Amino acid sequence: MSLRHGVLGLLAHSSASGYDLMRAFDLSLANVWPATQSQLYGELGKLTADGMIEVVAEGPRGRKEYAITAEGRDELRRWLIDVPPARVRRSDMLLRVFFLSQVDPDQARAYLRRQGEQAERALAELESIRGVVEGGDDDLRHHGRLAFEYGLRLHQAEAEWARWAEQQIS
Amino acid sequence: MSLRHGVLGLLAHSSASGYDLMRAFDLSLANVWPATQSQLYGELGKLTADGMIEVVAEGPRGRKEYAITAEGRDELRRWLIDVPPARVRRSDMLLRVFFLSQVDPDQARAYLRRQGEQAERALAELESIRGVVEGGDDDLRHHGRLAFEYGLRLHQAEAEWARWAEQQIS
DNA sequence: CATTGCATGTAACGCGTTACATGATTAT
DNA sequence: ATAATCATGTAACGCGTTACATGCAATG
Repeated sequence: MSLRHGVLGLLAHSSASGYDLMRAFDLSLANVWPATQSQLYGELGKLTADGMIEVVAEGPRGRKEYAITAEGRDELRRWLIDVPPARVRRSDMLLRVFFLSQVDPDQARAYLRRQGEQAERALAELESIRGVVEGGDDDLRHHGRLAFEYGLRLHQAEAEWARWAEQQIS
Repeated sequence: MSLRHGVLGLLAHSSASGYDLMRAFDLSLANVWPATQSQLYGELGKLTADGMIEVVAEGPRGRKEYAITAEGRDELRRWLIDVPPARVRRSDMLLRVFFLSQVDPDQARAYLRRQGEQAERALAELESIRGVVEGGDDDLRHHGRLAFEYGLRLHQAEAEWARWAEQQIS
């Protein structure tokens, strides 16, 4: 149920339309909690029905601007503080590692090398947008920096692991 | 579509019943690709219909022993080598980080501290089962060690990040 | 006037979770 | 006997993805 809280979190920061939220998800939350347009509009309907958000203005082209309600804020805080994050994360990358004995050692090593390169690419990509993240200092971006740093460290560790793992294969 | 490949991977290692697979998922794949009993039995049906696996023996209590077919092996290898792993991983833990400005700095720091402790607990738990993982040397367990090491490094990095992030808050 | 961008929505399908439902065999 | 374990399945519901469908408004 986290798409709901992603929407509440963004609206707690500032009111927005479905379209605005869509871009916000693509820009800032894409690597953490991706959402499709279709899913968003659906959730906006449910959140409105539940009284967590409300339409505060209508603009051109049928634009509806949503704002978070007091109830919505309560729910957001409850989720932040009382609900423990999920511990398990699925990884089809690691699932493949378990079954690597099903292919030649050469292919297995190639697989791990590719994963290492992939991690380094992700790392480089993050470094390249460091400026954007460190630019503004609204509080969304401020905390975004923490998530950014997480990404850096994670991909770093992943790249090192992949290099190590490649050497472990026969 | 990775549950399918998890099943194929386990059956490539050795034939088993749905019940056996269930335990294998809980024991070795729980942290990488969890599956429920219900999902498993459903997938076994689909895999059989698709000719990827077949019933090779029937035992007491309606037990059906499944084995992977040649087609199944082909599909498993194709998935291992040709299908690139998903790049995005959802994390409601990080999603919360984005919205931490919605609670008091004290609560925000407490959140990060809890996540750090959680990572350390996970780390300790992994260390405690090191013996089990390093024990046998069938190839499933051999490659399991690689995934195990990944977990160690990941949780290590996560714990360090959480300590760092906690200090970043005002 | 034509293109791009803004803007909202619906439908179909598959995967994952929870709960329900049943029954045979083995061990104590 | 009775409890634990082995063993298989179904049903309901929600979330996520892809594709479809439509139309207004601003920019050049």
